[in-house]
Amino acid sequence: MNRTLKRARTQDQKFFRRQQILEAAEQHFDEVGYEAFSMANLAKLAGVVKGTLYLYFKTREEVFLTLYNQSLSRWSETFLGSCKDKMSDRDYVSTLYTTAMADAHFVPLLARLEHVIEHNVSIESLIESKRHFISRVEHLAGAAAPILSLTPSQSLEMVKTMGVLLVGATRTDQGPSLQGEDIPEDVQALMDSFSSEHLFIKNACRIIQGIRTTTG
Amino acid sequence: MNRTLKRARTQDQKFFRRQQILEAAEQHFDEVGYEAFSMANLAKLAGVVKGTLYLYFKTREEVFLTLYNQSLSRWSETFLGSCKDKMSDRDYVSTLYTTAMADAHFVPLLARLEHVIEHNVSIESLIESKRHFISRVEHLAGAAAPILSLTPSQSLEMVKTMGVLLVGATRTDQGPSLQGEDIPEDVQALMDSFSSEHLFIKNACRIIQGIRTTTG
DNA sequence: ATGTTTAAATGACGTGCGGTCATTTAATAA
DNA sequence: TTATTAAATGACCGCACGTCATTTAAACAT
Repeated sequence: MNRTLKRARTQDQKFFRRQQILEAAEQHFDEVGYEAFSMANLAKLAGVVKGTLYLYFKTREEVFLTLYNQSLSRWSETFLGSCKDKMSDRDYVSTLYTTAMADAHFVPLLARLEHVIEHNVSIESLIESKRHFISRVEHLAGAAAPILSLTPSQSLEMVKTMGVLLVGATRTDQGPSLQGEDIPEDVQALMDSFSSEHLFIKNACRIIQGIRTTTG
Repeated sequence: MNRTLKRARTQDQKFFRRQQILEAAEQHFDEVGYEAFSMANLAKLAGVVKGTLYLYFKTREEVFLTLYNQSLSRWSETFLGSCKDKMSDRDYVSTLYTTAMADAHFVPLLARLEHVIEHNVSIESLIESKRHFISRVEHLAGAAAPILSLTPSQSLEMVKTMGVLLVGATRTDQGPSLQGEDIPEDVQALMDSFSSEHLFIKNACRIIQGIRTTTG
């Protein structure tokens, strides 16, 4: 944190302070995850007092929504940077999965977006977030069409569907850790059979195949 | 609630009181949903005091886990009761979707199972719930195999995958209501394009097709 | 250089949550 | 009728999010 900045007066300074809070929020999220994330601890980490946070974010969930928007941008850039001109369906979805899982914030926030986050943000922020989402989806779809030999509308449907599948498939990864607990064989076998990677890649390929054989 | 029962001494009476609490919990959940569900209000509805709840459930999430287990049983019975001897893929997944959405508790609780609920229950309850889940999945898979002309292992994979897809596809339904808000056209169009019914049915069919053409 | 104005920052505070536990008391056993 | 048991109670704890009257740093006017 910048010690010399005691008070933000100009728009630039306010933007800087907001970024300072967001950086602390990322760190706090890394350290404790979604459930244990608290505004009091965020304030300490950011070097401000709790009330100050509410000058820059209306609610706790507006912080999360901002982190989500950032992580969506970050991941989509990383993903597109990892794509080749031509890829097999399998390579494409595998790259998508790997880059998504590599981002510490993207999937956990995406998974809670509609259930929790969107329920406590202003409509303005919600609309802004949806618009941002649209632009990323269109960007991803535009890039995917030539890679996978899909029509534009097929590609758009594909990208939307990948999001749905990603959330569903990564659910099991979000359960409690169970490290050191002794889990009965049958239960352990069940959980192993829900490997998110396998679930996602296999079904993503099936869906792309299905989309490709559709007049879209 | 039974006014004559002041104190539950026998196991039967304790079971009855537990049921009484669970019925109030269902009602409370119907009325306010997941986020606004509170133990204090549950106690009032159940006609007991808050501390009493914790004689029957270790945590708030153990109440939710129990409601989830109940809703899984209830839905799977309803669903199987709606199935015919032979069905097209489309009819099968459409029936699955309709019956799942008709249950007010099943999808909302399923969506929060790993993210929230499982993080604050005892391991015993967790294992019990997983075992219950296994038995329902196997039951559903056994019933589906002849209906859809799948091998047993194909059918098992199909049922597991339907759960994943159901959670992903119904995400959009869990967002804030936005009744009466004026949403810009582009954002409204985006949300309309994520119709959970369309998403689920279309992709479920694609996945079943994919599974069927796999040696499994 | 000094006084005035502005709004960023503060932190004590309100409300409500999940969860605990010493105490009360209804039902059973002696 | 009395002693025992444990179900039920409700006051209490710590902590969360979010508010707002007050303080004060910085820009502006004189």
